[in-house]
Amino acid sequence: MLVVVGALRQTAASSVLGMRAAAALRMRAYRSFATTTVFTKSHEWIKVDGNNATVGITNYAQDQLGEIVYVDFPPIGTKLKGGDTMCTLESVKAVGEVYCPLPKGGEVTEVNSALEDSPSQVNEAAEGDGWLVKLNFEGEIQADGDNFLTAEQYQEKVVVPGDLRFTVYINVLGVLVDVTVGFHPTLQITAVSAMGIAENGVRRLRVVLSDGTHCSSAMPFGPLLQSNVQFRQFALGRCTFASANVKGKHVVLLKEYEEVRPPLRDTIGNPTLYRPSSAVANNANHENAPSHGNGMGQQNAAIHQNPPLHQYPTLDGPPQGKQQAGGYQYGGTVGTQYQQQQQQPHSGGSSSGLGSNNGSAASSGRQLPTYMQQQQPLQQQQQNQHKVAGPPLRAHPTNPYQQQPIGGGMLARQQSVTLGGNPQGPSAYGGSTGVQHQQQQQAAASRQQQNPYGAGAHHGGGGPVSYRPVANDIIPISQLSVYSQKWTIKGRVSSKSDVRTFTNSRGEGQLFSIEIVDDQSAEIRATFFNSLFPTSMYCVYHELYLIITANNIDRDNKYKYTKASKGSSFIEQAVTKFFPMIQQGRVYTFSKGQVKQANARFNPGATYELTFNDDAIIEESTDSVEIPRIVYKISKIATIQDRNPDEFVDLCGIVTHCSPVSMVTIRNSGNERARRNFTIADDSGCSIEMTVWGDMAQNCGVDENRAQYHPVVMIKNARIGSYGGRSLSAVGNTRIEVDPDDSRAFEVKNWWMQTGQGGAVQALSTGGGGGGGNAPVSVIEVMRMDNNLFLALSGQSDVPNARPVNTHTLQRATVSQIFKTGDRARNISQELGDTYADESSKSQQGLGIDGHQNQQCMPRYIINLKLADMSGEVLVRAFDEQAQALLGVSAQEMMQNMGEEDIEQVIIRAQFKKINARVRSKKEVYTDEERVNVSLTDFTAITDQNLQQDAQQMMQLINTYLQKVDPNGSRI
DNA sequence: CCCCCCCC
Repeated sequence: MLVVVGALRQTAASSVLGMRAAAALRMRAYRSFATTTVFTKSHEWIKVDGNNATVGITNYAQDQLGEIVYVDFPPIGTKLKGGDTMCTLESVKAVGEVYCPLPKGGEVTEVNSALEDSPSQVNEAAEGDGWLVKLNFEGEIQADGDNFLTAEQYQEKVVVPGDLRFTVYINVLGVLVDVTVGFHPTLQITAVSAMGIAENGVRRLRVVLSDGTHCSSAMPFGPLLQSNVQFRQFALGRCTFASANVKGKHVVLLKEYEEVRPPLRDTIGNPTLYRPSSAVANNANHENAPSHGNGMGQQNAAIHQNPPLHQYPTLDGPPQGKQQAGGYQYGGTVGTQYQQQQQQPHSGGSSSGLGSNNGSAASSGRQLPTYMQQQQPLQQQQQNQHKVAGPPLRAHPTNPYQQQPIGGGMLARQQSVTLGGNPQGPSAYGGSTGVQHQQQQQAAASRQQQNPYGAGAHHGGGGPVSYRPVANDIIPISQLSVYSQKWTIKGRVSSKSDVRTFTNSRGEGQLFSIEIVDDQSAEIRATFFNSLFPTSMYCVYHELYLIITANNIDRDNKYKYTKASKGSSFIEQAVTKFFPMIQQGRVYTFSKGQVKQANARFNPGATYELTFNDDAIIEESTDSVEIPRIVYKISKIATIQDRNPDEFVDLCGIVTHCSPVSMVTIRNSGNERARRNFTIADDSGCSIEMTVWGDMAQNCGVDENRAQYHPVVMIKNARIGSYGGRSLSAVGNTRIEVDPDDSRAFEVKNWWMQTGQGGAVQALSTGGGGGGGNAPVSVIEVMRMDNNLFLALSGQSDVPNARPVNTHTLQRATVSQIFKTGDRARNISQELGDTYADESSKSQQGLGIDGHQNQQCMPRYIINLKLADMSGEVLVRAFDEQAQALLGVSAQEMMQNMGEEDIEQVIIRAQFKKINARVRSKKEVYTDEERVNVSLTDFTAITDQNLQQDAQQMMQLINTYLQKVDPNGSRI
């Protein structure tokens, strides 16, 4: 082979497209070659002229390698043996070694030194001027259909369109088999499932194929989907495969199927599921030794380094000299071999039973062949299973069949495996067999209760893994790990996100996620995916169709198939299937999901998370189990200021303020989103802003009316943001319960009634960027001095794009004036929608690019007011939320329902209020002049009720001050 | 396989 195989892998789309071009080039190139040019399966071409050979790589190979940037040749005169490295090609993607394709080797007589200056010549003319090496050799080279192929053979047999260097994971031979080589095993269909009808009206199927040791599911496609093709369970058939790299996973496609034996009574052997996921992981690392003992048990043990191509089994049979006496041919002859085994005399019993020639039902009292009757303890059986899956060339100390190397075919290892559980129940086999079955089933009962296929499936890998049934054992969520092969959990869906659409390089998809909580209050997140338009797959199927119709290409059909594949069963449909069914708050059993390491960035605090495909089994559970509705890990609000942004937090607090829903235009997307802000305080004496978006803003149970009664909210999975110190926002998995029946809620409510209402709550959200959570407490004059300093220094900030803001807390300031129209500033102005950003303001007013007029605009306040304290006064701007809190009337109400006089009254009432105010000073440039604008971001009114607390707080501040200036002085 | 979570 030419290069590191793994490095040759490309995305399906790029290689397929590249191959089309390569095929076109190749067709041109072939005509220019004399008939003495031959090709190899490893993608070299050899132009033979007497005893001189010019060797290069094929267009296909250069396409796979990518742009070649460096070529390294051997010295002239180097004598190469067959398979020696002949030269090295370094591409932008991989370093590839070209091996000497002449089996008997040769001597380097010339190298293409022009490539040293322009290595990309290999890409441009791989089969011409991009030749690599000339060799002198002995003997004769001619196309033999095996080592050397004609151009046509090469094109047909090796460089099939759609050759993605894929690998079929039917582990017939204990190795990964490359389907670029002829590969037509006879396998048993152990299960067939119809998956409905695709968009194009063609049926969708999944079959499970077994070689007696391993099984794997495969998707029939193309002509096999026609309704006259039958896949009968337990039948044996000759199969050919294709495989596609779909979304990074290998999908085994069944290309051809010819039944060679009618259905048997049962699954032969006790096949274990061959997991593509682990195989892919290993396969991606081709050059490494196979990994053993990593906890995956048998499955990895069966994975081996891909041997070089010439070692691959082919249709022509196993490698010479490897076949066992009494063995069988590879492919097509399994039935015969099967009979041979049956006809062998067996000690201790007659030889008949399963899989007899006519496939008729076993009669009562019939005994199994000895090899199926071995009364091994379960553990021993499993040990044998492990040995079975060992490296193919390793001799088995006791079992002659184990000496069979890769040439061994189906059923080779029956002697070391036992018959799997019987779907019809033990009695179908009668007699002693039934006893054996019962024993097995009892032995396995604690691990698996109703699995009709695998007798010994168990969690944690190693033993036989059944491919269809669900494990009935329910394990705690806490026991799940990435090694869990087969599990069922039971839990309540404590939250369920909306469906979200995403786009990535592979196409567009949808997802939703849920949180599952079990009866031990353990939680895990699970995600479901739909893939909508996986463009790479689209192309793959297109090309695969070409393979199977290689002799009968019909452009229209080809095109149709390509289009139809969009709706085919290869596309994940877990969202479509499960989103409507799964309801928040209900209890389900979940199985056949994948456990993955949680991504700490997005799922902080979690160890694992789950992914469910559309073959997941999820059933609603109605038995009454005590499972909490939502598990809260409540943090006090005060602790949030020390937490990092993007983390999630659960909290329980009082809603102190709540804004109405407003529409916000999202700057990046241009989409409109509803938004609601409210402030939550708890008994840590702190408050924080919470933002809720979209539908949740309407439906979260918190609104401006209810907020007047200061409800308690328990919030799960609030996301911590850094706006204005610390803030919170609701995301997909955030849950909000209002006034829940929970002791923690009552505690917080108590605190609020006793002390919290008093107003001594410290806001973690300052509404400004620069001040953080601990804005200095100032009087107005000090703030003005500070702002002057700030004005002078802020321009020198080294931080790019730092927002020049400065926040202060003003104690006991008086609202001394609220400006009216005609005064020196704008009055209560109604603005349309969300008008903070100029761009969104325009679009809100119908000036956006889409030109459509917004139906509804939310009036918002922007008012100017003066704050005064004993040191001075300052002009402050208050935006909608604060303005409404100050005036007690919403802008909308004022605009729609109030006359001049009423408005006057509102203003009079608001004036001369005493407040503790948080203000944000912002540097702005106004007609070439820098100035500081101050806005009111939060305030607490000082009322008669909280005057006492206010006074105490003030005394504290004074004492703190006195302590500083005179540690031994007296206190108030 | 997502991982965006928005605004002042």
